Amino acid sequence: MGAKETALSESQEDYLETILALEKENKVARVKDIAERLGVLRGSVSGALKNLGEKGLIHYEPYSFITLTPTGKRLAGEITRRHAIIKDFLEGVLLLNPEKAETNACRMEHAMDKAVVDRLVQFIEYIHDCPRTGPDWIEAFVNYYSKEKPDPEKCRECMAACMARHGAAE
Amino acid sequence: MGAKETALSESQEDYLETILALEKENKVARVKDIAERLGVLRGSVSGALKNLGEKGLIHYEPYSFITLTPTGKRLAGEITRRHAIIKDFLEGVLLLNPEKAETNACRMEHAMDKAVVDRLVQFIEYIHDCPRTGPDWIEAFVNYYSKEKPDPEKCRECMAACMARHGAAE
DNA sequence: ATATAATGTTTGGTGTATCAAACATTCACA
DNA sequence: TGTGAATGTTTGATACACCAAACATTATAT
Repeated sequence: MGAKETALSESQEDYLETILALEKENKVARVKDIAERLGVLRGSVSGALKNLGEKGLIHYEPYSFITLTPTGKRLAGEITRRHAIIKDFLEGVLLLNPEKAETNACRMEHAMDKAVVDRLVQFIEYIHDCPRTGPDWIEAFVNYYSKEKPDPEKCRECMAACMARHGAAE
Repeated sequence: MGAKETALSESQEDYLETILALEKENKVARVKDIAERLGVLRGSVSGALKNLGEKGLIHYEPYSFITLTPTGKRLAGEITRRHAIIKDFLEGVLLLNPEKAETNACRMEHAMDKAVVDRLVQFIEYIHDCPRTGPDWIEAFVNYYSKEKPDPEKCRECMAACMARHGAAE
């Protein structure tokens, strides 16, 4: 029935992601809201929706509300997940400000495939779970990137604190 | 003179990057080689080159060799740097295989801005410089992502080894 | 020196994505 | 219930990026 696995364009991924978000907020997505979120005119949305409808990713009847098909919902969910993970990494590990993290995540989500995002998730978990790293190690990254060069004294203190925490019993 | 700072498309960035690589290898870039590297037909290259020429990024005269202008060279260098850094992170930190790292870096380089790439560089340096992490910590990530769940025994050993290395003198 | 191969360009067509603006439909309320 | 406002669609245009294939130029090899 619906067309098969033709890779989506970045634009199409953005539409799906936006429709999913609007569905969650308002049960249903409206052309006007999609247009506003994506910063395009309503006319541009109509064309895109017809396309997604033909691909079997949304239920699209002219002048009616828009909802995702199961396939569309699955794809939209994957994209949304990527976005969230990438933003989490940029903000929570690289310690970039939320705006920078958001705008870059918006673009990066189209460029990273599942294997990479999955590995990134594991990496973030590793940082948090490993006794050698953890939240305080991430916090100490601020000292590293904001100074000209590392402060050996601070490094000793940081190392000692870590050892104290994970010395004998855990 | 040359047109000003109109953001480049992904395609245009790919052309610049490829031209720079070919210049380094062969002194000069030829349409045929650009076409091969980018996987497009020669005809597509001609159009793109005319465009880059009008933007003042390459010296382009029909039927003659192609070289980057200073502006073009600067931009191409920035893109190439991004690519290398991202690939380094994917391969050297996330431990993805070189092919996966390469294909993803190719796409990600167009999506990440300078601030993010710069911070990523600092993060990679942080991992290598911080006594709590370093190469062995990266290697231990393999154990983490390839097992169902962390092995507390291994964690203790790993922590002890780290403490031993960075205990008193450094 | 010239035929032929290799390389580069142009032309016409496709598909995507957008805008502006005319047009159609639906909604809300008076 | 009918009318104006809000919303949605269509049309014609632009721009990008590509292909296929005709065409032009340059290089090479004898």
